[in-house]
Amino acid sequence: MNWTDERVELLRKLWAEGLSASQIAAQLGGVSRNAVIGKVHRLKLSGRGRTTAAPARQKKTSSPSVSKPARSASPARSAAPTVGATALQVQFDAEPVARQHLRAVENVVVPISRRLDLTELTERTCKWPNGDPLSEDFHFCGNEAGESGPYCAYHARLAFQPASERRRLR
DNA sequence: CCCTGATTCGC
DNA sequence: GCGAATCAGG
Repeated sequence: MNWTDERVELLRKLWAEGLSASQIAAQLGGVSRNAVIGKVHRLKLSGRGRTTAAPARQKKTSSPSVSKPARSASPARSAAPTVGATALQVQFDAEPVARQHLRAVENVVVPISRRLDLTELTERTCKWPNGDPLSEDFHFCGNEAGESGPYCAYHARLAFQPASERRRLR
């Protein structure tokens, strides 16, 4: 797969919306979550709302002689205390609570589905129903489903492991 | 064990 | 530039 303009744009959007790398990968289709993460880094938009910090990596040494981390002494942390005023301003507040009209019960986030009609589904398309079945808007997700199930990775998680998501989602 | 993102490095 | 392998954490 090639990172076209549209795909990059979609990546940025979904990432900004707080979707996880694997979820984004599932919607893009044809890429792994690592690919997404790697691309995110290259785009320099890694620091999002809340995730694991960046403790600095150091591994994968091809040289057979070098393999002694030895981080017992003081690493590189004796810098000036003038750091840290960056991550405080979060644009995190997209929860007006007022869910006014009928929002789908479990639609926390509706990924861009391909709006497939029932007749357009194949064995490899996600069969997650979207919208009101009685409405004309009803359609299926249609993203890459793979062999592990009838859904794409994203919907599979929603269906089978909702607790995992709620965990951090507070 | 499941997941998450972060980093490195060979390609 | 890309992404698999790996790491580190929840």
